[in-house]
Amino acid sequence: MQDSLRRFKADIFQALAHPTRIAIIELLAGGELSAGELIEKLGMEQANISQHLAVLRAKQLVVNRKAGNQVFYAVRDPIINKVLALMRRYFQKHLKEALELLGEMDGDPVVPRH
Amino acid sequence: MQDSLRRFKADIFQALAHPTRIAIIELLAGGELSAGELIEKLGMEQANISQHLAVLRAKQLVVNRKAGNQVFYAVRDPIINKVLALMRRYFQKHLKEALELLGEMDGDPVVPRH
DNA sequence: ATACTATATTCGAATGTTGGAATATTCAAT
DNA sequence: ATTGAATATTCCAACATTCGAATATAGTAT
Repeated sequence: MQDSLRRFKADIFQALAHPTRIAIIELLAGGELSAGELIEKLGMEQANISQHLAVLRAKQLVVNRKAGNQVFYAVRDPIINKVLALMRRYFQKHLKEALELLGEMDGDPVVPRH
Repeated sequence: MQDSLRRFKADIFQALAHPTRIAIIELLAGGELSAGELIEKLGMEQANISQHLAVLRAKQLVVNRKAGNQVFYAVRDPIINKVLALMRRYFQKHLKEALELLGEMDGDPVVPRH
């Protein structure tokens, strides 16, 4: 149980572990949006967004509602928004290190080393 | 900026997206532990834990302190513990669905479909 | 029935992650 | 200097994730 709880949490984090999916969740924090609206606001390929939505659906982070032609998505539980809000605080707190970290990840340091 | 913030968050979630790394963070919530103690408590391969610690270090989720022979690890910022605590609440709230979800992921549904 | 719009799925190549085995490093003790 | 204990790193095969391209499905309107 201890272990399957951890697998569960890991799966949720996995679902959140992509910038596009984070963007989707953050957009949905403002309320329900259709897939089309998400695609438009994100300015990315339709298929790509749809794939990311499928991941979020599979892990039940979002719920969806069909309305005629369209599918409206919403975050299933506001706890997830709280998690992202905490991450925002974390980021602000460690802004400097975070920037360096991002730079290094690109192999392109923000601040040259000594 | 908007986007690199999201990449940053995604990277943190990625670092958390493994049961073993979650277990490590949760063990460290009780305070500093040496790598050896972590290995013992987790009952896994030394190399494996060390690799997971390397991931957590790279994303700066943990800090480490050398003391002679040993290396002591600690969670860098309690915000991360709060994130995991929220996940615990989320899990409890959605326990039933979560179990089914875990089951399906194994290809082994908890409740057979009619 | 046909055509159109919105969304989802499948496929494949590129890329990333994982764990074990083997090896390397670092410090302490003799 | 050598040995031993604690930890880290490298290499590699298996597996998972990502994206775009193409295709499929579902609903609406004609």
